Amino acid sequence: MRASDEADTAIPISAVERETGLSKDTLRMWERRYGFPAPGRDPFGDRLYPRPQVDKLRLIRRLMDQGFRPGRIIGESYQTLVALAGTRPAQQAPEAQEQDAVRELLALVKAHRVAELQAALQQCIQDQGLRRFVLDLASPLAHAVGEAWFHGELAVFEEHLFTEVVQNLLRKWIGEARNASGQRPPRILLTTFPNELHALGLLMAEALMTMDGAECLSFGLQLPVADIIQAALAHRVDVVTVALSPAYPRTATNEGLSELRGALPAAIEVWAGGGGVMRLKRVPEGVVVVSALADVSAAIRHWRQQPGRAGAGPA
Amino acid sequence: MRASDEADTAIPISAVERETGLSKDTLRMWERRYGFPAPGRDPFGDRLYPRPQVDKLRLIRRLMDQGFRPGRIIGESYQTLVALAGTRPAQQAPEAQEQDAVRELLALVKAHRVAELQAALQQCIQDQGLRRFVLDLASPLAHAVGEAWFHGELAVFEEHLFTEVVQNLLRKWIGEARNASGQRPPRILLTTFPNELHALGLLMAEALMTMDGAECLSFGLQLPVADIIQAALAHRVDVVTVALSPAYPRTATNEGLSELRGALPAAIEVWAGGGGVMRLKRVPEGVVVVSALADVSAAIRHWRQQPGRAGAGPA
DNA sequence: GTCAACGCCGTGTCCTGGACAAAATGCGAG
DNA sequence: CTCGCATTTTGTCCAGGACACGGCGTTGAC
Repeated sequence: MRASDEADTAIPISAVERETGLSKDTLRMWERRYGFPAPGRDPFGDRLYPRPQVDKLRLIRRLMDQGFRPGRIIGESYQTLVALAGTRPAQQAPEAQEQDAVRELLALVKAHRVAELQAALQQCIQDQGLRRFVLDLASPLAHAVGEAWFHGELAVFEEHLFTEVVQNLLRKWIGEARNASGQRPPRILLTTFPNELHALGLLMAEALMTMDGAECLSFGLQLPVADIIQAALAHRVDVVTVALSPAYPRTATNEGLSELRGALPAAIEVWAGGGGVMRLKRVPEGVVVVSALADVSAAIRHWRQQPGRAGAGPA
Repeated sequence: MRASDEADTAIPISAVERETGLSKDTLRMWERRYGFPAPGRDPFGDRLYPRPQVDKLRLIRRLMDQGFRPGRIIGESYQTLVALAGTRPAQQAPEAQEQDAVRELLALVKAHRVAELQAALQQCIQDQGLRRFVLDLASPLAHAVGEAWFHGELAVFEEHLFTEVVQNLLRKWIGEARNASGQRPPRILLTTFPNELHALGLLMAEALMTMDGAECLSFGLQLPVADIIQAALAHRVDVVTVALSPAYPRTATNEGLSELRGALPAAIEVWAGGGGVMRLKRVPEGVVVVSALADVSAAIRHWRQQPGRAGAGPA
């Protein structure tokens, strides 16, 4: 069964492209330049990648999202790379109290206790309200899940399921909050750029904005810049908010924000939030950075305090 | 401004790949073989596709989904192709009644009347119940929106907003239905393959399954095959359901389904649904095709009638 | 006459190897 | 220490060739 063993773990280039997110061109280029990956060949000369190489490729891909460059790390052993992934930025010292709750919930995610996870989160919302839930629990938990996934402690499917559960809760309670509170300006458009898939950040922002009485219009994920502009004009919004995850390429971020700012009338503000903006050295002129979810309220308050804007009445 | 006009409508090959779903290789091959598309070149020799050619490519892609072969239609004029696309398979003669409702709602989408659209849909769910809402209204409406977008009558952002509104409603009412009805087997895993983004189909299936008392575990979009397998085993599901949109590449569909079926134990059924499966001439052995949303109930009933399966008790 | 097997054609993906733009980095000057 | 410029790094694009795979029509056998 030796041969079948090899066949089982032999992966064609198209599948590797799907699994790693690295284009066929890039895979072939790395092979040419760095000598890795070094796939075998099937009888027709097509590349066949062994499973371990694909694993290493995936790891490299992850490290690149953290800022490493391929040429620097591609020669290192798998072990070294894993160790490299383990060194955390260690920028925040979270408070012990909430950290406990987060750890507990993270354990539920790992143990596949979906129903319990859902119930616990639901309970939290009812106890603390949507705002505190998002700020104190959902946001740190989402970070923790991301970290755990990155360190291989959490499978992809567990992260997907977590996202789905939180998404359901957030959408439900945003609906409630919208009905409960009187909507008033600003009217805010929310979305992300194409290829930007982090749904939770967007929903959490929407939740907080809705709690502050703003009128949110979420267009979901991946709205091309040209369409954001059309939508902002058609729906006469006051603010366009774009959520950016850390993994989103910096150049695309800057390009998109510049284009947005340039094409929209000055009366419409452009807000950028999420982990992706903190990495930027400079944001385009006239774009407001909302660096953390906790700053959303302040941003809205600030908008309302600008002269010529009725805080309560309709436009 | 002539030059800038050209620059505005000049589209690089990577963007065309994204917009049409045709791979770069295929685009270059068609150019070599059929003489179409015939893109211009930028100063560096890179292809620049004029907007009209991209529109025609998208149309061709769409016609291929209906069964046409590229070599046969690629030489026809844009007009001819539009006419060809206009002739619908005419397999269903929709009832005038519901067709009216759909048209009315479509008008709301086009007019940006979000609040009214939301209210109208909400009303429908409450009047007719979730099942009828999905089958009679949401599904045809989603198709109508897709059609309208395809024919350029609807902007991308309008489609996004529509998706978001329906998604909110469906998630909310799925939650209600889950709480209301006693959950019993089968336990069903739902997801889509990577790069498959049609969220509504998945949610509509989940809604119907939940209404039938099944226990749904949705993992959201884009779960890689390897992770689907892990998830199915970890959560001990009875059925794995994969939603496939018509735009999803055929080869990838077949590959993914085969891999799933092969890796999962025989006791776990694999169901494939959505517009993507109807285009397939043959599905891999052992995969159950649920060709339309209306067939979901029958599929579940059939599963429960198999010998050795307690319809009510826990496994 | 019916059905199966075979072979052709249309089609998409993969290959090699070369070129170059754009981003990231590092160096030096102010 | 900061800014600007040169250099390296990196990914995408190009051309043209090859070939596997699936559908369809034709042929041959029963």
